[in-house]
Amino acid sequence: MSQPTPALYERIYLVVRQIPAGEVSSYGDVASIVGGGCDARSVGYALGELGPHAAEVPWQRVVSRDGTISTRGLLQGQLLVAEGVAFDEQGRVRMARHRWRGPDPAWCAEQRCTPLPPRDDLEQLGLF
DNA sequence: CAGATGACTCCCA
DNA sequence: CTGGGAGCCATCT
Repeated sequence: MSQPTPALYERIYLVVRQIPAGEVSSYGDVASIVGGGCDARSVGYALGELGPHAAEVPWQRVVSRDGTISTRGLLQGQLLVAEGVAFDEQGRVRMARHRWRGPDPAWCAEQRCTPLPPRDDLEQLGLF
């Protein structure tokens, strides 16, 4: 089954677009969902290539695995706060509370992507 | 094909 | 917390 792979980046944007407001995901998680040899770095690069498409893709909901924001402009944090995302004293997103669990299973089957790899360690952390 | 670049992640000191 | 290094991948010259 060879898929045309729409530049792959398009696929990344598609997944990011599924992240609901008030929740966040990490580059690695998005990469795993997209699959097809996608990597956490690729996701970051793809988002960097957004440019004019930034208005259609909630790129601000994608942060590093620790909940830290890599972008220089703190606009990302502002947008997340406006969506109701909570930050801790260190300016990191509370992943244990806002981490996106992945897209809908039906949507996933349609896009031929991975539901989401096993990663409950963050959920078990007593960050509450 | 090789080299350079880039919003990542993990490991060690 | 800070610093450095390695591994991974897509895209452009």
